[in-house]
Amino acid sequence: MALESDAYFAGSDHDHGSCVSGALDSAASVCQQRGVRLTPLRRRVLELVWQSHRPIGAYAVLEALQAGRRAVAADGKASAVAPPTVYRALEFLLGQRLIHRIESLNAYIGCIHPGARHAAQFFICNGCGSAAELESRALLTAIDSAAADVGFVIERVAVEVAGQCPDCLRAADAG
Amino acid sequence: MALESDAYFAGSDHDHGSCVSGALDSAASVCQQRGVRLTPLRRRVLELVWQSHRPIGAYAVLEALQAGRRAVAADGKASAVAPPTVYRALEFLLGQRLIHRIESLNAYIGCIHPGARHAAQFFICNGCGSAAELESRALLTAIDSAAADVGFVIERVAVEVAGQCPDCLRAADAG
DNA sequence: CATATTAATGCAATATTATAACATAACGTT
DNA sequence: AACGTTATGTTATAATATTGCATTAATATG
Repeated sequence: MALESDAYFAGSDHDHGSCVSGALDSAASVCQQRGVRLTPLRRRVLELVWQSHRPIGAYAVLEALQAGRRAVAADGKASAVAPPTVYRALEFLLGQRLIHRIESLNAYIGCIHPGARHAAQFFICNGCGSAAELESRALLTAIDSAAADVGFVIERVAVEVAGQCPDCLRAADAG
Repeated sequence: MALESDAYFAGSDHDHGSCVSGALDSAASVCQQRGVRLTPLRRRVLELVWQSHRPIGAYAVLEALQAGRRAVAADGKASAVAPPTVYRALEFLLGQRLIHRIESLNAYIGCIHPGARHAAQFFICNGCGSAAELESRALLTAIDSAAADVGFVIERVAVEVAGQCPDCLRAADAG
């Protein structure tokens, strides 16, 4: 039960800074244990995805990366970051299950169970663009049982439920 | 129970011609009842989507449309079909719930419950590219209940389960 | 029937998302 | 240092999707 109510939306109160740094710490330890490299670039991309705290597109990550480099270079001459750089980092993070891809938005979001193999389940708000990951056991069971019925072997699950989050509903009522 | 086992894959036996023409007939009657126009173009696009009988991309539909026109014109001078033509037809068909969009493939497939408001649930085979729509009541219930828990109002549901279909599993065993 | 109105399609340009192919640099081992 | 491996840089291009406006077709109205 508790798990089912864990989903929270971007509007909800929480300490965002510690939430991001916590995610980065988890990621570091997951990568260490697996013997894969969370390079500065990959770490930075993961940080950007988490900072957004709502699904962020690859090209938005790209812009943020470039902004960062310009700031460091300060002479406006820093070489531009190209799409493959971002896509490769995202691919790595997806592979290590540190982020999810929201297919219906072509966008990415931090995973709340870093490194764990689990079905991606999201509520996506059409009002404010936020997305909340949930983990409904009943949902998984239903999918597993349907798959067993037809003899289908599951490799990846994407559940994307679009609608209105509580905050946007309240706002609509008030307005 | 019966419903849960209804999913079938492209490899399965069925009368494809009548399956397509049945879909077109249903679509015509749905549109008639709603007072919307299933124009020749829209009908043709729906037909192409159904004929493929697996998820088909917008540009594949485009090519098929163009091939058809060239055949009719026979002089190779028929004006090319442009992307918006296809996207608009697909949008119409989606709006009338005559097709589904598979987000994880950027592709479209005929809907087995034409016109009905229902959650899209698919098994998608990574082996052969076929997709089977299912309708698990348990799955819907789980999603509804999770939404109720957090106060989320559902507008659209996409469940996309990727893996290996029974046919491809058998083939892999045999090989 | 004529014409006003709306809906659908044609068409050109362009935006957005993603990948391929090859070059260079960083890292880890011996 | 020399080597193999992994990661990143760089250029070009592929694949998917939309905007804006012109034209045509269907429907409605006097």
